[in-house]
Amino acid sequence: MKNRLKVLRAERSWSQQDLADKLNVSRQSVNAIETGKYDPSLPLAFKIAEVFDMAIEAIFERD
Amino acid sequence: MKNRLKVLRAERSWSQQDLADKLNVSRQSVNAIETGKYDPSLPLAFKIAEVFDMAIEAIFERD
DNA sequence: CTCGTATGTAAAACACCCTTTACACAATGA
DNA sequence: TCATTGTGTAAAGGGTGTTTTACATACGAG
Repeated sequence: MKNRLKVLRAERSWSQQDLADKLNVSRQSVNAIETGKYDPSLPLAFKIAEVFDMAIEAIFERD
Repeated sequence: MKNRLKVLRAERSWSQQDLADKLNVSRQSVNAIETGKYDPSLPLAFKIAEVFDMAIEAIFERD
């Protein structure tokens, strides 16, 4: 899976910590997802979509 | 998370095994997801959405 | 130069996802 | 009756997701 997290976050001028706080996860989790270390769980993906006010499919993409 | 898997599958008259085959997972995984034992991973959620030709948000719902 | 902020990474620990194998039960049909 | 199919469940094991703590690097502000 690929994701546009880094770009979307930059567009909003949020730090990884800012986003982590909004998602209630650790900064390391945000970093790991952005750098492709692993994919978020489905509940976390939903929360990410909520925070960015976008559909999951608009943020994540199958590769 | 709640999901409409059982209903969607029934609408298509697929057995859990049929769906598992389409998803390339075990029948137990399908059963566990349907019975709410756990949520699928994000990649599997994408595949489920693909198999049913629906958006993830139309199948899964935050609770 | 120094301080604070942002980012990447690592290890250990724990919970969750998914597998295989296996058993149980209900319903259906030969 | 007997075999088959569909579903639910369980245990054990491997792999993944997330946490905490910690260290390193880069960069801009002062």
